[in-house]
Amino acid sequence: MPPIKVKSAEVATSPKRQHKADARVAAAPHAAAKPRAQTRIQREKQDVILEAALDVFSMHGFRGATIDQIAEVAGMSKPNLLYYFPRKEEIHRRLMSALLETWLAPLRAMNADGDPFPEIRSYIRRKLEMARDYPRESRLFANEMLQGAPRIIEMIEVDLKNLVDEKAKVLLGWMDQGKLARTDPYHLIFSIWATTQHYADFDVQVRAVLGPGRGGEGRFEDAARYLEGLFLHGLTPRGIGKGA
Amino acid sequence: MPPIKVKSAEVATSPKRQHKADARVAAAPHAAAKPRAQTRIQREKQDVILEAALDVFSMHGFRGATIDQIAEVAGMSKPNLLYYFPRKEEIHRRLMSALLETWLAPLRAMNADGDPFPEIRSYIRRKLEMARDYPRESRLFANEMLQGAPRIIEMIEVDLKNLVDEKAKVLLGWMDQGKLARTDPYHLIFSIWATTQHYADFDVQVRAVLGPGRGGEGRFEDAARYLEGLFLHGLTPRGIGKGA
DNA sequence: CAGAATTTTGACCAGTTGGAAAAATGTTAG
DNA sequence: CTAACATTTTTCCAACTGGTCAAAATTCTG
Repeated sequence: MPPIKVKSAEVATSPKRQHKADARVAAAPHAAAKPRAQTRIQREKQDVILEAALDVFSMHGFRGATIDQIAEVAGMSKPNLLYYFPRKEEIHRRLMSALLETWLAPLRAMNADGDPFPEIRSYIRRKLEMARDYPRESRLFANEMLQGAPRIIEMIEVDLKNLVDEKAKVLLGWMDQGKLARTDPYHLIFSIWATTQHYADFDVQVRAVLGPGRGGEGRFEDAARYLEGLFLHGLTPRGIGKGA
Repeated sequence: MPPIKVKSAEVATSPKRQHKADARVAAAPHAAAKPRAQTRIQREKQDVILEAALDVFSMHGFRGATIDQIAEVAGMSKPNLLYYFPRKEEIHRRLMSALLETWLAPLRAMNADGDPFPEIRSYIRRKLEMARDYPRESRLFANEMLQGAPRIIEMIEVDLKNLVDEKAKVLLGWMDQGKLARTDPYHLIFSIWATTQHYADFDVQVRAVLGPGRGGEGRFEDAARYLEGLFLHGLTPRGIGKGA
């Protein structure tokens, strides 16, 4: 844990009078002075900025994204943007921490008391919906991974790992009960992540390969149907008279 | 998993002569049709540069990568590098076109005259080996996809689409013969891409989640075993002890 | 409405970026 | 050996980068 940058608003008594807003904007653990609630404008502008930043970071990664570009998409000047988020890293950090919560929710929802197939099927559906409805978030995450996850490695190693360990046990439990094929629970989870996120991260490719005919909105329905069949029975043909 | 060994530098090596030096020669007064073959140094340095560029581009994407950084990794000065590749784009283009060839080879190798399961199984293995042995190439590709594939969209829409269309027909043929579960051949191919490339593109995550114990080299073996089971039978339990 | 606080702007800065030019240094064929 | 070519280094540049700052404009609040 290197003594990295200065955390915003960590010291109550700033020696120099900062006209920056970060002292009240950032979530301080226990600000000594008066935190002074956020104004309406602060909330709105921060949302606009984060929205724009999501666009840019998810396409170009952290280094490839520029503050100017984010500011332009957000419809404001660079110094104005920097008034709300004094550092580029800060914007990215906010996006990432918000993302991780949303991202893990579907796996968290997998219920040990349920039956494996409804649970897994529902998990796949949820992940697929997220790929459809939040493709930028998926790409933001993918971009971070491709770079070696420098800014979220800790959360991956702790929070994510713990969650997956827990759910792997659930899966193993189902396998012990003979309700689920005995296989590697970790790689099972990986395969669900991979197959669903693919439709967000490689969207261009999916569209291009499916062509104008089948590359429309229906592709997510098709994907859901296919994946259900794959995870349920694999590719082995089963008698005639297929069930609906 | 049988190891396949090819020097990674060779992946990006394709015969092309169009750089500054040659341009000068071609622009000379007596420029007939004498492109003047590449020298030993040219070949070597270009390989070194492409190798370094693969490192940098695959981590940071096109915009996030800098010529300075590539030059540093390649162990030469920036102007020296620019002597061999006069533009940043040129390096990237060379990497991408070389990559696409290698990338599609495994799918090309899927033989219509074979039986579906050995063919598919072998395709999965090959793709998994590529994820293991050429993770940077995989990430380079993923990075380009995340950005909307601006520099290779044509190749995707033409070459890749044609290849997939062709192989989709092969899969449909197998399904008609009852040798393969009737399902969507396009999404079938997507799922193989997704599950295998995941181990290169999300390597950090895979390692972190598996932990120090199972995150070692063995993870590719485990993945191969798991994926085989998944694509063959899905997750439905078979055999003894099926009681609920 | 006045005064205080907040928000926005424009000018600016030092470091980095992709790249050009040319001089200096190798290498090699005749 | 030497001229012709190939390679490398040095110097330079304009545009862009993340970020600062003070002043101006605007929005609260009593």
